[in-house]
Amino acid sequence: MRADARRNYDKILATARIVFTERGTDSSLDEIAKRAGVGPGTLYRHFPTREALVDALMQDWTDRVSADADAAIATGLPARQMLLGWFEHFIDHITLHRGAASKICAAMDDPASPMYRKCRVMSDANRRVIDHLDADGQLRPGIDAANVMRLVSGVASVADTSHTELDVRPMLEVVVDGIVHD
Amino acid sequence: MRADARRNYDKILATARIVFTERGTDSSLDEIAKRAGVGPGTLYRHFPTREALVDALMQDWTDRVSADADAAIATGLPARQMLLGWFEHFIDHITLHRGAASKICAAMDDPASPMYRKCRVMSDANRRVIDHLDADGQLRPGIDAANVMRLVSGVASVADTSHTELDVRPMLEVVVDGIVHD
DNA sequence: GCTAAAACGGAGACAGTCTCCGTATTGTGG
DNA sequence: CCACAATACGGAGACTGTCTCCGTTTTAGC
Repeated sequence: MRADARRNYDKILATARIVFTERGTDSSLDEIAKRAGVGPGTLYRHFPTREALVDALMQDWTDRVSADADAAIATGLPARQMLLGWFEHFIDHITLHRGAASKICAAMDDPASPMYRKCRVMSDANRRVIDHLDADGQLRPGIDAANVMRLVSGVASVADTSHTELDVRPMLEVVVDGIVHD
Repeated sequence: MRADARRNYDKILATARIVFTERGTDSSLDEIAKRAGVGPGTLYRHFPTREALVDALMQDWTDRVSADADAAIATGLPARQMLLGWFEHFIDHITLHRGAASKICAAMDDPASPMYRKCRVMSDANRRVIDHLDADGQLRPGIDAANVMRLVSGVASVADTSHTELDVRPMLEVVVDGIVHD
């Protein structure tokens, strides 16, 4: 990659991080280009779609989410607390930029999406937590990690979409009660 | 309301129902106007926002959803089956037009939305089911009907957003297990 | 029929997406 | 160190969708 290309790539990414945080992941891409001091053509060459841009920004998250999952397992807490903590961390991360949660929901089951691979990393992180507890006999029989991921992403999406500041805790408690063994 | 106004109003609504079913609730409004044989101005005079149009189409649903809730209660089935049946019916209705579910999620906690009143009707329907079972002692203590509604709408939204045909049943089972008494 | 009120519709302003291609920048072999 | 491919830039502009304004048409009551 040429030096100027790398420079612009980084500049666009840094600007996108700011704008997406300020105004959500549906902000105008041309405006991001303008604020980054590049032409729209340059932005679209580096990131052909909005999803590709969101995907590039997600890199940090997937690392942190993955680490969070392992940290949750390491606590050795009972299933209820472990899951609640893990889910809350997960939701905190994916709702960092408004609109991201629902994009992740959509990408999760769409291998054609540029974000699919990142979603898999997060799904795998979740699977580790679920498998760990399942092996321990702490979960109801027949719990499918993929469905748990979808459910929790759904909660994130609802919280993110809602115009009021919504507390996700009560919803997560229902989900957790539906997962853990009686 | 003048005769021509009524005529156009109905024509727009009928067309929107077709187009929203074919291509989802994010279809071009100008195209709906064109296919209805009216000018864009006419469409926007009757329905100032896309939400207002979706709202008008939802009228049927709210009635049916309300009836479904009462029908579910009337079955007298145990909580698990009653809730599963009710939730599935509810989701079937609100995912009739692609994109509607997430709009409903957003409107549910936004009194400023034109759809807010319709959402309330559906929330009330859900509350009847929940209250009925709760009075019967079949639910865990502290279950909040509003959160149940958000959770189930979230499941609907996930299913609707997903690019694959997603079976909502397993997710609903988790939710139901989280609601009903051990 | 006449008239005022109500409603129509489409031209066009505006905003966002995305592309094409002439111009500029880079780095490499001589 | 410089010439020249290869690579990347950027902005004009095509395109699509939203939404408004206002001259024209339709309606309903007298």
